[in-house]
Amino acid sequence: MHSAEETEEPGGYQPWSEVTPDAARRLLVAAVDAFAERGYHATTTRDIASRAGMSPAALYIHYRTKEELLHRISRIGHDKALEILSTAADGPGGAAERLAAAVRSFVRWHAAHHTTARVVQYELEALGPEHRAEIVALRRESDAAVRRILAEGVEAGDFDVPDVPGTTLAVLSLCIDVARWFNTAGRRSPEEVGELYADLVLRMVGARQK
Amino acid sequence: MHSAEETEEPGGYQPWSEVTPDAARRLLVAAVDAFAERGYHATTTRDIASRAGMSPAALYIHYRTKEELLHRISRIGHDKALEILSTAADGPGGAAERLAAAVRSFVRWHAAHHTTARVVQYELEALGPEHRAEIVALRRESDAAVRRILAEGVEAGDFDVPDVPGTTLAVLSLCIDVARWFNTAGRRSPEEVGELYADLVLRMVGARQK
DNA sequence: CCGGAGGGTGAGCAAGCGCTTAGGCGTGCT
DNA sequence: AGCACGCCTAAGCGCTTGCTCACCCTCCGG
Repeated sequence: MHSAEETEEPGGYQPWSEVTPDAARRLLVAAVDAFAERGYHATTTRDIASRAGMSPAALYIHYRTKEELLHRISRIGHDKALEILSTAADGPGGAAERLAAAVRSFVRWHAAHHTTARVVQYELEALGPEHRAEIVALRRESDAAVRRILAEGVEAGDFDVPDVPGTTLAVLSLCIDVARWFNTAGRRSPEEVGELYADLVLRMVGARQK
Repeated sequence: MHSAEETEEPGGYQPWSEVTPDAARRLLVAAVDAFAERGYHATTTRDIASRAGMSPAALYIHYRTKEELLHRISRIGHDKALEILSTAADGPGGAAERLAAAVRSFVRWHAAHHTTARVVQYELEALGPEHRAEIVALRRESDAAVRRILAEGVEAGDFDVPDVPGTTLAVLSLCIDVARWFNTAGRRSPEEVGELYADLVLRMVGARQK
């Protein structure tokens, strides 16, 4: 089984561990929940603070603005997403295995942490110009990681992909959009969705059957 | 060539023609632009009115609330999307041809009208409960249309799809997400993206090569 | 020539927003 | 003991928000 969720996270595993002090982390987790539920603009600082069990003013001890809170969430989430993708891209095995591993773990993350992922992937436009630019650069790296696997697979003759940049876009788009629909529909586990999507993507790139 | 866009629409073709009177339509078009650019919650009624060249109060002559404006947009957009899908699903030809036609036209619409599509697909949660329920029902019909094509293709032996509901979800997700990234990236035409995606989807369902 | 209806405006209200300020309370170093 | 420091709160400021209200055009049938 894969555990109930009070806010989102299963049992022992603790993300956001890089955020200190404790009160700052509680505020950040509260903000993730609120942003995911209502969207950035519809969320008030009072709502975030009260979810964290604090007064509205407490937020400004740890963060300068509401936007900085979103930026911190977005930054940490994109770092994690990029780490997942490039770990798989630089892993062992042929292009097909690496692509399947990348999609599997990327999708699994988006499904298991769909609350976080929703904020990370769909609230970009609420960031200020400089913060947005920083995040967009990270996303280009994610794109490059996937494109590299596709290009290598094509060169090795493992894949049949007429349009590498376009297919890269489609693969990432497919994975990212999991955050939008997951758990609003059926009762698939993140692992099942990851498995399904890995298979679908291998078909998209025309991977040779082993 | 496919024409510059002042707000969004190419030359002669006029959507929103079902919206009358004229001032109501201008307000609605202004709202689509504003919602797509900044999101529903970040858009003010003053912004919508001034884009339509009117005073803030004019909005309330034609719509009771800001939410009603979003609902009208969402309703018209979903009607159109469903019409596109079910026309293709009920069209002539085998499952593969109908699936390709559905994806091609559905994606083309999302790309060409990505401004509208963005609002229609990504601002659902800003709707009130009853309005949201109405829209969700329409989306289930879209899902059913695609699922029907897949099921028929599998039965006829044209497709190889282990998980029909899951693959249906993935296909729709892939198409819808076009509205998010289109035109923020490269200079592909809606037709090119539609063609690419139709091919990718045929691969996803393991369609027999003709 | 009039009167009323539909479409529009300027001013503004009550509420809620992001954020600040002045101050309090506990804890650990000197 | 004294006190600086980190963390937190109550109160509230200035502004913007969705929306309303009293009033004014312009057109058109009788």
